[in-house]
Amino acid sequence: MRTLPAGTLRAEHAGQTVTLAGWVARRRDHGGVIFIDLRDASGSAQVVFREGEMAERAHRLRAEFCVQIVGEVSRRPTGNENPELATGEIEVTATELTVLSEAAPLPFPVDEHAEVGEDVRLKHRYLDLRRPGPAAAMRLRSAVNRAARRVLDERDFVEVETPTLTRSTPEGARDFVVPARLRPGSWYALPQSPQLFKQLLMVGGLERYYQIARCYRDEDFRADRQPEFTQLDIEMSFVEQDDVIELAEAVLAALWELVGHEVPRPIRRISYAEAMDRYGSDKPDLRFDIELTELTEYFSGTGFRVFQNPYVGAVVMPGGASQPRKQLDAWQEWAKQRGARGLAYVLVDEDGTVSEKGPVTKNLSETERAGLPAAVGAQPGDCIFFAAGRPNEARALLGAARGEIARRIGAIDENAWSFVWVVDFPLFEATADTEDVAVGGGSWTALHHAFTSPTPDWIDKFESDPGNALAYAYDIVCNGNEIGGGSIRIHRADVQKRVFEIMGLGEEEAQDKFGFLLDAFAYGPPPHGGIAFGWDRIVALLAGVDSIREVIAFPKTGGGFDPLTSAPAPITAQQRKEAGVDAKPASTAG
RNA sequence: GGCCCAGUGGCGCAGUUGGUUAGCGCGUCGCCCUGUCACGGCGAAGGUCGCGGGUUCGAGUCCCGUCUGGGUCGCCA
Repeated sequence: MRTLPAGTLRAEHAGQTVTLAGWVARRRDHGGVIFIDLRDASGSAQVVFREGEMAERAHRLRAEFCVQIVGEVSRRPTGNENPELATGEIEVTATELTVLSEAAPLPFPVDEHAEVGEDVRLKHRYLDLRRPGPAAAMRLRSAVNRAARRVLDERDFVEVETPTLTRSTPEGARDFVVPARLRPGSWYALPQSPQLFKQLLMVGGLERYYQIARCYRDEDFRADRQPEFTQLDIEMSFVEQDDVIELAEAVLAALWELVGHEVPRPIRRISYAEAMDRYGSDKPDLRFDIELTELTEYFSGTGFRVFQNPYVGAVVMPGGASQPRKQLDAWQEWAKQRGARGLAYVLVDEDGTVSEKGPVTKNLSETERAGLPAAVGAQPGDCIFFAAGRPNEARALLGAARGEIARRIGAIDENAWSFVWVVDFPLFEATADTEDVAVGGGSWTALHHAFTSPTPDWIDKFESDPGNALAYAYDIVCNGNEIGGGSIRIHRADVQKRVFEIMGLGEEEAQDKFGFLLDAFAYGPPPHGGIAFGWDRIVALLAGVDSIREVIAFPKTGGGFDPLTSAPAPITAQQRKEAGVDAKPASTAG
């Protein structure tokens, strides 16, 4: 239907007769001469219709008509070249025009310059995808998939598809469920991740597995979330943490190469404890070097009640002392929005001493005031923010403040890429830490998941100090986004049993929840571990867009609604009956 | 689930302390135009101001409720 793509035409094609096919991107009608920008996937080229019947027919063309034209490529008349366009040196003078299909008036302009609301774009996503930005995002995603597959293929990985109709297992999130017509009252669940299956594949001896896997979680949606999303899921046998990390770095390097960035390898690593301590986050953004200072010791003898807490910390806002009162009040609101009582602060005067201004200063002793700027590394004109309370919460607040400070003072280089591995996560989390009310006995829960192995140091003694035991787990963080995470799994039945015990999970209960996996592990499971990458977020980062919706072909809105198909939608009474949605289960389980 | 913001011709937006005829740009339709490239000129059509209630002589504007979308915290690996 065409001899070559319109966007590839160059001066060297001058003199050739070509057939082009594509869409009418723009029409400039001068009466006797009509210009059409013919767009196809490769780009666009200017087609000229002159006089007579050709001009007459071109006059009736409208935006987004699908057309085929035959014409001769020629250099544009001197002075009429357009250096802004790749095809700006040439034009095609049409001798034949076929309208392949007409287009109704558009719901929004298919134009890279037009600002269009997201709802309209998604409702007519097929038109949106004709625009250069969205089209490029789809192509980038394809290239990202291809690059990852190439790396994994070179290393003898096996791409395996795992079920999307499976059994509900107690992972973290709520399951999407699907009624089973042939077993009324029983339901499939859509997998939250292929976690259990990939471990079974290791028992199955595949040794190296990967999958670009769709995952489903029925949670409330946020900017970064879709009810269905994609992971690059990887699992390997006979490996340790360093092996998985090395492979993951090879994958990441191949991906960022697509945008011309060389990922420095090895990527630096910091421990979870250090990340929380210095940055107040388990996914620190290291594009800027603001750090937290712990002041618990410094204020150990303080008379200021607010600072009489298990943890006191501070973060410095360079130049923050010149913020107007209104701005400082806004920080309080900001902190309250995050569930904190507020954000204490003091200002450092130009002479380097702590200012009288602000509600905190008067509560500090002379000694406390005098040593403070040096203790937190504050310069004249800076603002020092404090948080006090339980370590996790206070650090999280300071960590969030750290990010907000960086944004406000413009400390973030938007073109920078900062990768870091966060390692040595705690194996368990005290349930008392997450709840307001402490619960008795067996009050530990897995931070990652129940099959994460303790590190070699802890594997024989984690019971002795569950709160400090370390997990053989790792997260990869890019610019403050957790873009992947994984762990070395437990493959020894005795270790698994001991972990369940600490979590207060009895044998019967464990069998009930994870029976099929534990059964499999009775037959010589290999040591194994893996990682899963948040594919949507990675592609969004590479594409330079804020929302993962931009890199998903047909995304859903916040309410889990698809504006294009209007799913979810009611079903007929007949469908409902057949599906067995209303069947009463014979016995109520779990 | 909490909080914040938005909803006005097809699209993007404006609309003052409540005041009579709801504007602007783009697009659409018609006519004109032989060198434009986000062409230009003239003219025209097109609006239940998200929805429901209330206050008022009078509501796009104020109040209450509700729906939808976006953001954020909770939740979520």
